[in-house]
Amino acid sequence: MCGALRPSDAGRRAVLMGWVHRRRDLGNIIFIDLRDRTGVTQAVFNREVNAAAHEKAELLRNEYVIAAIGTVKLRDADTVNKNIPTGEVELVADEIRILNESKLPPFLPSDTALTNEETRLKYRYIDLRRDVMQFNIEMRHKVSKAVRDYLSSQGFFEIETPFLTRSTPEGARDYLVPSRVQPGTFYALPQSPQLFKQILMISGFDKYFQIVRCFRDEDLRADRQPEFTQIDLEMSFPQSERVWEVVEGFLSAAFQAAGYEIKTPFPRMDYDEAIRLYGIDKPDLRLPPFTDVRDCFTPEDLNELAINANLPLIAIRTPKVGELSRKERDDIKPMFHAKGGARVYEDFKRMANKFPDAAAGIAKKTGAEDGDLIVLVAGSAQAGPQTAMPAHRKVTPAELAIYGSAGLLRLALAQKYAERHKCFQRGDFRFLWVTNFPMFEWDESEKQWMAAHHPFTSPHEEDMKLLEQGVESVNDPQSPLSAVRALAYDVVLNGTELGSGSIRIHRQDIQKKIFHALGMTEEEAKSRFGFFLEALEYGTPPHGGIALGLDRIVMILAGAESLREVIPFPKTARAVDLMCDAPTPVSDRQLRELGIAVKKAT
RNA sequence: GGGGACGUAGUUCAGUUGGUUAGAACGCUGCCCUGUCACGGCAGAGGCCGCGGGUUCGAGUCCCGUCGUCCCCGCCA
Repeated sequence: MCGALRPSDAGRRAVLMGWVHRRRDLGNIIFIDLRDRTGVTQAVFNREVNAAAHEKAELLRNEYVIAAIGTVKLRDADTVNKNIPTGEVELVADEIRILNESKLPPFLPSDTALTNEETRLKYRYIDLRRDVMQFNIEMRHKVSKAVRDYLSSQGFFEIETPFLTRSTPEGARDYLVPSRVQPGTFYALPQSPQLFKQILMISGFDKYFQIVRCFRDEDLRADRQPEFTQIDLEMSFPQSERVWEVVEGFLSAAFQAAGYEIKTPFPRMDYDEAIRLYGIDKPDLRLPPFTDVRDCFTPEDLNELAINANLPLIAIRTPKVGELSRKERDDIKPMFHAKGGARVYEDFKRMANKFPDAAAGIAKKTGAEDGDLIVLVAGSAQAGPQTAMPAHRKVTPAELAIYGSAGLLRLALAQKYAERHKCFQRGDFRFLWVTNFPMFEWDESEKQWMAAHHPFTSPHEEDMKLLEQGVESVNDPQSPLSAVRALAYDVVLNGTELGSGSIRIHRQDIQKKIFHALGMTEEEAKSRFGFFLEALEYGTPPHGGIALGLDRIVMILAGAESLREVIPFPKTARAVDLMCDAPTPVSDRQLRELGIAVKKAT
């Protein structure tokens, strides 16, 4: 292979096959850098040594595929290239075979400047030849293999579940596949193998995993693709802690495969605490948490600032940002997306001039040092009295709005000043379990409570009473449902949600109760999940599991900014595959067979 | 659905206040070159300035629309 030759190979005959990475034609001597996925080796064609081979080498162009046959030679000391692993040797070629020519590609794998992504995606096969992409895809392989090996060694079976399955419209939109055999009916591609893996538990395969493609027809983001790969697992008879242990185990193996040691067990944090300290359910622990600085101001100060004293007054500290210019300060405002009347105070200096005591208090309480940026987020007094909210919930909706706004701003600032605070160094992995999520979330547009994780998640044992009380009040924002906690957990890494799981409901009566609490009639539940409810009646073991995004794990390990860098053939923000130009219209004949008529756009 | 950024040679970019023939680097083609390794030198080819409309004596530049790519909000049980 092109990356394999070493000084110990000197004198041996060798055949190297690969792509012409670069050619340096000096006239009577031609150097070819020959590339395959293992690396690059220099082949030399000297007219004096072999005129025929040299003549043929003159025909070579970038990205031709060739076989070079010759003798491995130790390079002279003054011609060694220290920049590449094969730099101490070269192949003195006496024969060359052009296995295939190449048109002039739109860009070269050897280019130093990165071509725009549109062109890269259209010519993905060339883009994937670049060493960064080769590295990422190899990393992806290593990670999946490590996960497979680890889980297999722990007694897990890898079991496949169907891609053509049943639409259960709830949550994300389904990708639909029309049935030809039964016109007018549709399969759905799975958003996750959720119900199948639970049924595998009922079937007695007490440890299941699958590295599996999932599909969601929702809008894309840098970290969201319509088809993505999950490390999906489920086990029977576990406590949450047992699931966490397994996840920590395979993540350690995966990170080790990528060359990193990580520390287990991961720290754990309640959902409510995550919201209060970070304003988000996937905290990035690499930067300081919020500090509530309400008590640093006098009631008169707050009154003068028109700040609601009953809501959080959050100081966001971003370390080592340094003095900000007027313009930089002004740029903070547009980064702030106010929810629930939240307001931002980005000019801490002005605040300090006006309220020196408060400012000193804030500096002390946040532990701010010289050069740290302090931005305050507070609730507006004009927002009026707090909206009626369930008092038993630890974080009220009004508070959540403030925390949430501040949380997004904290991340935006962290991103913007990453080069200054230097907290985002590669190889710094801060894992976290976020636990005790609320079971239900209020959906303002539907005016009802929805399952926060999914409706198969087991409620907290201690909160069963609340569930009983709330079972008829799905449309009441005050419902006791709001306080029901779920046995759900997320694993978070550096502010990215890697995975989400829960202990499931294994009793049919409780499952029915949840559907009921979600406002589903018995008939509805039966028509959607009848097969599953029925399965629950035949000896279902307690079980639980989790699913982690493989793409996201690899993205972080590869230090990539986007999922597209670690997926061989990704889609654009409009869910288009630029290489094969999917999706496309289909022929009338295909449509007729499926009994589908397409409305022409007007 | 909403907000923002970008679109000039094959590629990465520059292009002043609206003003003559739209530039550079890399890549490409040809010639020269026996130790290069981002080889070097000389010469050359290469442009629907995304597309459509408008303003203007005159548009790469200003305005409107449209298409595409990216980022964010909504959305993602």
